[in-house]
Amino acid sequence: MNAKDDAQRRVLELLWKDARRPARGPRRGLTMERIVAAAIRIAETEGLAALSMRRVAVELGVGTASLYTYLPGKAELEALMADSIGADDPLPDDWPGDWRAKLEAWARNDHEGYRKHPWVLQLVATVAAPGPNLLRWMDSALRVLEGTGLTEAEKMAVVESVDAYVRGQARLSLDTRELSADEVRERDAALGELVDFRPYPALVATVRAGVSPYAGDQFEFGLRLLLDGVETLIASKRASTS
Amino acid sequence: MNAKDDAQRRVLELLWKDARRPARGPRRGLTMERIVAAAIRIAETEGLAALSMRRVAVELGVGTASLYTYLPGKAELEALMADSIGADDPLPDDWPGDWRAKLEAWARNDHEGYRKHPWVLQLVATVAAPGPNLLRWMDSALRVLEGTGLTEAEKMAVVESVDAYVRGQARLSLDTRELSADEVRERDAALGELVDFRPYPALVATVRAGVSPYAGDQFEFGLRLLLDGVETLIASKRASTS
DNA sequence: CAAAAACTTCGAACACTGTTCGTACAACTC
DNA sequence: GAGTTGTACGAACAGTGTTCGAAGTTTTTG
Repeated sequence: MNAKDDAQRRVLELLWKDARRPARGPRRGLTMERIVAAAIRIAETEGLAALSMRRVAVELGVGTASLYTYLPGKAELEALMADSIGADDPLPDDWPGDWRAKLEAWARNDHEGYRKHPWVLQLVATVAAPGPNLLRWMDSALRVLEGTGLTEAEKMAVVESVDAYVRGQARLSLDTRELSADEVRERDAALGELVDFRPYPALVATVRAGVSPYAGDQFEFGLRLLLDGVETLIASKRASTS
Repeated sequence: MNAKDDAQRRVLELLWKDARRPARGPRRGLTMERIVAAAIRIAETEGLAALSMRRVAVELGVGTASLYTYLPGKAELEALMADSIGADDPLPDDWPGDWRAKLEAWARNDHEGYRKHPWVLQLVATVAAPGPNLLRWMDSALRVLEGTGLTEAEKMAVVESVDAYVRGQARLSLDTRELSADEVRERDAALGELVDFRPYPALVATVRAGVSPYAGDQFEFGLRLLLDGVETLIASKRASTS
């Protein structure tokens, strides 16, 4: 599949090479940065569904077709958007404290980031074509675990597991968060009318105890569980080598 | 927002009420089940991007507009698709063994399910409007943790955390899994040409050790960490009450 | 038994989408 | 100044979800 290879390569070049101005031809009116910034602004304020090439062009005051002289297509724009978020956030290893404090801090920070910028979770691909920010982040995240006695493979596994957990929680709570409190009430009222709950006694017992499913307030709890697991692993490693 | 409330209600009615044939009018040529099955078949074989109302109509041999007499729109179709997957899978509490064996089994089963049916992860909403299958699943998952001494809130938190982790891992590995081995090689070759890796020493060290980032092979590792955390919690609960 | 009511079907159209093509224009090199 | 190379972008194409209205089908009513 040569076409796909080429597309792959083009994205990477866009992510890593900064465009040098060619010898001939008129001056370019736009920059990559401005295009990506405009696209993010739209996704942020109007949602990812409202992001279209035409809309971006309007935002920048240019014709739609002009964008295609900067970018091969919308997929590439999204790849650039994905890499550019979190560029201003502190890196994992820059947080204070020991490895656990750092892991906790960046997990919380990322989780908060995904809640504030939910469109990132809706992008189709976010790690397929790694950009500068992803590599910087990954490098820093691995450094957090230096000196813990974990092997390289274990470090990577820990980083990816926490990352997966953070994204997963953010994704789950996104569904519910898009509904207002009133809408949740309305939904539950409708459910009460439509559904016979007798087949779900365990669920009813939990809800009766005041717990609502997928409310998006379970992040800290699961994070502690996961980090407890990491701590156990590190402790056992230390015990066996000393 | 009355419109959104109405939409919400309509989805729930579609999920829970089975359509009764109205008094007058010609017999209906299709059923909800057939429509949803056709849509899933398309998503499965051609990907979610290929799923269009027109494509579904062709698959069923009807006119496109006819679908709208069964469904208000595509969003509702996707909600029905989301709820219908996993209908044939074993329920969490039906797996053999103790709570840990059961948690492990359904986590693995779901993870495998998401890898086989990646389109589920790309649907915009999957838990906002709960259908029969989601509630059955949730009820069974909560039952797994009965007799562990956990509070209702803790049970829900454990279930959601594991669910979040499973989905997060599946989502991360999806990006990489869409690339073939050749494409990954091609990508890494392109990266090697384009990127100066000196700013990322920790990452380089890990990759040199034979570990590749986001390869999608870290699921078991993180699951163990998470369940170790749950086990610690349950043990501490038991110790304090006895 | 015919007429009316209620419902289903679906071709055509509308407003959108991403993307391509061809033309008009601008800035540099020779 | 001529030629080359690249930019800008209006217009068009094929696709999308959805709506409308006319035509057809079944059941109930008068």
